[in-house]
Amino acid sequence: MTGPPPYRYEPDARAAELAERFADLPAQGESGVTVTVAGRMMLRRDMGKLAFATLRDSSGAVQLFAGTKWTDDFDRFSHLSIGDWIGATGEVVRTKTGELSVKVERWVLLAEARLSFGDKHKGISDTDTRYRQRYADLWANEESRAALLLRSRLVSWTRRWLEDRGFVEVETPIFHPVAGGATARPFVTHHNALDMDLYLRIAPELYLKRLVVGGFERVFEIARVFRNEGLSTRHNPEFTMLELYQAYADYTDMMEITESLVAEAAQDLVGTTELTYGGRPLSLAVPWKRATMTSLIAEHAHFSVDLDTPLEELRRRAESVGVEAEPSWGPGKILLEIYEKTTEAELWGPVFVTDYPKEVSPLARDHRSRPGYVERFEPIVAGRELGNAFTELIDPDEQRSRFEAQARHRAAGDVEAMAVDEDYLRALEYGLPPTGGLGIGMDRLAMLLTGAEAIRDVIAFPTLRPEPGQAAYEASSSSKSK
RNA sequence: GGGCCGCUAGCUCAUCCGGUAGAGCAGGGGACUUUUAAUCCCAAGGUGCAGGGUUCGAGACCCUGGCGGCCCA
Repeated sequence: MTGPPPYRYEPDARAAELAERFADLPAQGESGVTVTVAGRMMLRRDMGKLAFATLRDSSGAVQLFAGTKWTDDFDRFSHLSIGDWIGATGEVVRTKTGELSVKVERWVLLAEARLSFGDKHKGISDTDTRYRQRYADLWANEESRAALLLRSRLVSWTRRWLEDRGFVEVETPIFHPVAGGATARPFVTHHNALDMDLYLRIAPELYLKRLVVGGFERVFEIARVFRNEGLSTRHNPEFTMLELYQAYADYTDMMEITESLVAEAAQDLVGTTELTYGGRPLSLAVPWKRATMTSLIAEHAHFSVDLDTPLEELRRRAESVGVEAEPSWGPGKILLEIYEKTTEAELWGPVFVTDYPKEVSPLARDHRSRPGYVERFEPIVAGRELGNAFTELIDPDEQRSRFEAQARHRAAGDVEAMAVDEDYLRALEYGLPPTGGLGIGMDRLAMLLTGAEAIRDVIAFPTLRPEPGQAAYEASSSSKSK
């Protein structure tokens, strides 16, 4: 080092722009144009009195071409480490072998890479290291960069798409005094001044519907939600849900929104609705198949059950497919478990699984023609639920009795059951118009579009157990006070 | 929670039947005026996840624990 790095630097070109702008420059051509580029040096080929380096910035890569005759401080340039950030100024040329290059006249070290970015061509492949040291993974592995970039584009694309359709983006609380809107275990935290426990939201649903009561006829939130459950290829305890609500709409409108949003996102972001996922073709083209849960069970489990099936037979059927029905389960819960066990994972192409039992759907409105069922669907893609939607339950009395049924499950030990949310009931008393609501798992959608098989691949910093030696909260706060 | 697999140099991996640890890349030194994972030469680099056991001798075999992956619940 000949001194500290500069406080600011002003590159005037990026790698991808150069490639485009000088596409016609012939081999050994000199453009006469001087540019300044900056980025990380990813490879170096050292030839004695010449040196070539691959400089990568956020747009792509360009070669740097240095030589004793024209490059300042050549000896130090030819000893840069892989991973060092540098800025370089020089003429844009194309070498004898046809590589577009910046012929370095002046250059500056912007930051030193003291740690290695891994094997030059194999990168870092240890999954644990990749997730823990994402900053290194992103440089070492192209797919990591591509996946996070596509996720970013998906989120902003979704925002635009919804705004173009009259939806208003809102932000609702993350701290909930009552965790509701989904069946899941919440994380608990504590507010000292109020001396009360608060829950990190498991869904924004109940607040978004309050906003519909308040007159926001079309709202959405791209909401980070938190569920206190295990980690898996498909689950991260914090993840991102798109939820939207549309007044005067029902669940069939939500199906149309779902299929067109997903198909258009694929078309615009990947360039096609015909994807490959896990080695299997997957067509997201509209329209998507629609089928009731009970008809799908009949198709995949090879027996017919529904809510009229005698409870004893339902239990026998459940047992025959390996579901251990608990005594507290009613027919609706047993039906759902049979569906999840025998059918869900078998559904590949997109399909709207419709008409869920009321017992397991405390926020959805009674089906207009099938007693015991509600107007609800889950879009299933590649054997996984991509979302959840219903014609919203708007009747405050019915909602109260649904909540009370949930509270009974809770009292019986179901830690995922909902609690009674009195303020939400009060909001319904003011009148929620007929409304369709939809939730889509943005992480799962990003997985489909990127082909990622692990949710961690589309989350920049997935939840991990802390490394040994990384100070825990208490340890670090006590060491600060020393 | 259960089953299987893995943990060896900064990274990617070897080490066959138990005999005292190797290579490529990175990093260091050197050669080289058109390279593309440049090439070539030299030197350095290890608490073999941790602890216990078996053995004359353990990275390897056995047990316990930790961490990770995959599958299942």
